[in-house]
Amino acid sequence: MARPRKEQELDIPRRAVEETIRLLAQQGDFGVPLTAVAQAVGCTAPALYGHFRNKNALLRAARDEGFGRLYNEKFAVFEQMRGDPLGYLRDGSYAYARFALENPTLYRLMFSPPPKLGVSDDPWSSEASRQVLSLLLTGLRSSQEHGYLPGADLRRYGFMFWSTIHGAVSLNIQNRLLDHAAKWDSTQSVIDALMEMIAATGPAKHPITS
Amino acid sequence: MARPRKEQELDIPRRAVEETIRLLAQQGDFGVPLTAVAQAVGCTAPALYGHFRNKNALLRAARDEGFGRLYNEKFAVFEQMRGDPLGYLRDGSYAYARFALENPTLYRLMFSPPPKLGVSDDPWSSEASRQVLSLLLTGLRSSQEHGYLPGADLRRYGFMFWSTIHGAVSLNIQNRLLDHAAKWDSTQSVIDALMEMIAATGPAKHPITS
DNA sequence: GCCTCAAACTTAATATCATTCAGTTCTTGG
DNA sequence: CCAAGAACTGAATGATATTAAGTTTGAGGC
Repeated sequence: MARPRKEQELDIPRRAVEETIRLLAQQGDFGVPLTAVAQAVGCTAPALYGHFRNKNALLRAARDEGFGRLYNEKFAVFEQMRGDPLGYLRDGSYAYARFALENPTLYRLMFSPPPKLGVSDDPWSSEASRQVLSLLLTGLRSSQEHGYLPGADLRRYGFMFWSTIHGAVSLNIQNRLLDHAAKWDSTQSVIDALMEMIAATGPAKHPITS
Repeated sequence: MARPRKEQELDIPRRAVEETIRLLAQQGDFGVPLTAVAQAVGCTAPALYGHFRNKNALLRAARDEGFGRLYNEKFAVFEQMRGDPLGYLRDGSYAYARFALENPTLYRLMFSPPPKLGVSDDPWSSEASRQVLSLLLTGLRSSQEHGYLPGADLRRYGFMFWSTIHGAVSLNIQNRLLDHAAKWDSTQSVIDALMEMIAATGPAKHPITS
């Protein structure tokens, strides 16, 4: 047997990415053998080379798919929250954190990839993550229009905001001593604290210092 | 030739860790071949197995050494800054960020290690990083005694503080489009913003909102 | 000083992958 | 029905981690 019949066509590119993400999660490590991916897809390892230059290209594709999924989740929240910028910042951050905590290995692939992959990864200019960031910036800009963060440099605040959440999520993912719920609580508490700080800059309701 | 003469003893454990860290930096990747480490040390790959159970154990040792070096740098700042808690928090953070940006691959090994390594990595309870964190907490506690962060839960603030800096450093390390100076500026600006926020909670000098 | 043994290595040997090569079988345009 | 290329497969290659087996050296007992 060599070339498959038309009935049994597999759409290898899509399935390979899908199975790679699944195996990444299952093994908790980037070192997923190509053979394993191929077997999960239902072909042999060399067949993958017809669709991806090499293993790094497959991992890059999985990474891009990860950014796509993250964007979709954040975008869904964004649409639900029109008119409530602070609500969007909060729930969008929750969605981000949930994605990261539920897909820890994929998240690591997205944000701490081995340089070998050859991704450039400027959060401000890269193809994949640009859209995710732009949602955050839109939320911040909208918040500013509602009177929060008066006069703040949004680019700067955006980076800091993202840094805090990314940092919290990364440290929690890393911490094997915590179970899923504890990681979530810890991350959520960071997001809540961040939101309180932003809320405090707005149309005076709460004082910032206790 | 089999066992080396006494004159040419090598202290393989120490040198292996040292060379591993050097090769990690040089290759920018965890995938340093054991053969390369062995060659740099001046022995053969199997010889390393007399001192480390396997490659992961060697990487763990390099990681621990990394935490040791980071602690030393932060501790030096700590001693210079006795009596100036906010100054320590600022310069200690600078030292942390400088370490991370100057040793990006080692930093990634410390904070985003492949789960294969078998490290547990609770920043709050792990052997290696505990001391680094305790310096931060001491700085925060001391700041509180000087009137800053009144009534704040330090454990909580400590985690948030660390998350922000770790996040900023991680994102900047990742960003290949920035040169070293730009990464440093970006990180420093996050640290400065953080310090301003803490300063604003103290013996009223600056208002927090602009 | 000599002998034995464990220590500390070395050189082969093995296993696991990624990647490349050389076919083999469908499909499709003529 | 035929030719050519597409899409795979199975075997071959090469890099590494790890284990096995063999060799030399240093130290303690005599």
